[in-house]
Amino acid sequence: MRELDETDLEILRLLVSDGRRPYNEIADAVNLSPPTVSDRIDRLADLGVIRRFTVDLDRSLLADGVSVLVDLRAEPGRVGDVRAAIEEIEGVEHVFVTAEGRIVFQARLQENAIEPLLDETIDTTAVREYDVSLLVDSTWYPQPRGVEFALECDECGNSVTSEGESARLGGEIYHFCCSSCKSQFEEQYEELQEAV
Amino acid sequence: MRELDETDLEILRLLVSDGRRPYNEIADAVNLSPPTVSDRIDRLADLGVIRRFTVDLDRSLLADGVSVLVDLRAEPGRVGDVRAAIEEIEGVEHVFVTAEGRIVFQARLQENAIEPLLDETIDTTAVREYDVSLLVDSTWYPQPRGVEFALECDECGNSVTSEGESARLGGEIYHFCCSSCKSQFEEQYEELQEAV
DNA sequence: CCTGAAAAATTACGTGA
DNA sequence: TCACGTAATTTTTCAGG
Repeated sequence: MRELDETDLEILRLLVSDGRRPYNEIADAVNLSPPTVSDRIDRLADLGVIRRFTVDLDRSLLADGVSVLVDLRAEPGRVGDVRAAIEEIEGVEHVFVTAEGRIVFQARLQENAIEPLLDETIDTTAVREYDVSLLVDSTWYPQPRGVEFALECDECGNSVTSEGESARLGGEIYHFCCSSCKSQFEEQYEELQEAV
Repeated sequence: MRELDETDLEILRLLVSDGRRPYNEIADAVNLSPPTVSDRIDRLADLGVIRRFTVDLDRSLLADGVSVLVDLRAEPGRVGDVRAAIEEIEGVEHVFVTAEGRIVFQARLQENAIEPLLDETIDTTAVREYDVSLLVDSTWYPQPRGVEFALECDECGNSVTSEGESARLGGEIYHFCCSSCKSQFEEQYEELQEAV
């Protein structure tokens, strides 16, 4: 494995602006061959930097309920629970969790059913207060602009360099600075699984 | 032109979950031939329902500053100005505008430069109050779930049916219920352009 | 990471419902 | 207008170095 370089970021930018851009076009832009571009994209996907290829839809053209922004403050220690409950709600598109335990999410819901739905889905004892606002517009600007790449070893916390390794355990991708951290992590993971 | 049907929505769902899914696979799923799927996707793009093919990135892996959620309340009548200023800020990823003129946006910024940047970029007389929160997590759930299709004529406001027409003016796509609305709109658009 | 060949996917186009 | 089949073209993947 290697750290990401400027070429990877350029590939990401090109894919963000057009996720179906042919590899030979990308290859020309970054002075690589198409197979190499393919390899890099695979690696970016393995690393988890690319979560998925997708389409950006104009949902206002799909009469899909109204778009609302919900702002709520979870009780200390209950943020995870509330967040999980929110994820279960059909129509939720974006969820933001702040460092202070505030959760803001955007969803497309049936207008008359918003409050009952929230009351029903979310444990009210875990939420201090909440506020629902009707949205008139929402836009997404997906251009990545940063340059650096920062990965921390999931075992020891050191930064992951070119000697690092990755592993996929239970659907999640983990990164390690070295093979011993990786094997130690995998061992602990297995023990944990057996205990469950 | 035709209204969207359930097949189109199924195609959209498949593309959302994988934007590079081969058309023959989609074709199998919806019982059409690959060329027909291609035609439908082109039409969805022309209509503006598909804004773009793109990739969903895990930005936390790109050391790209910290992610913040900014919540601000614009002075009445200044929402458009403030919103336009926000769009100019590098690192802004999501912008939400509520019916009451509140603007919430998520951005990835350099930690020490947030307040000065905002003060500098946004006309402070147009903003009543604002609040910046550090984000620990943000997730996007792009599944479209609605069924209906709702388009309003950009000239008269009536709903657009199968007899409708579209036009692309200055990079924007407009929809019309009939050809007379379309030509009237185009006429006005040209006059406006000449005046500028 | 490259080249060159094979495989696969996409698009173009003519035809029919 | 919408969909399809076939063929041509483009894109992606695979081997080997």
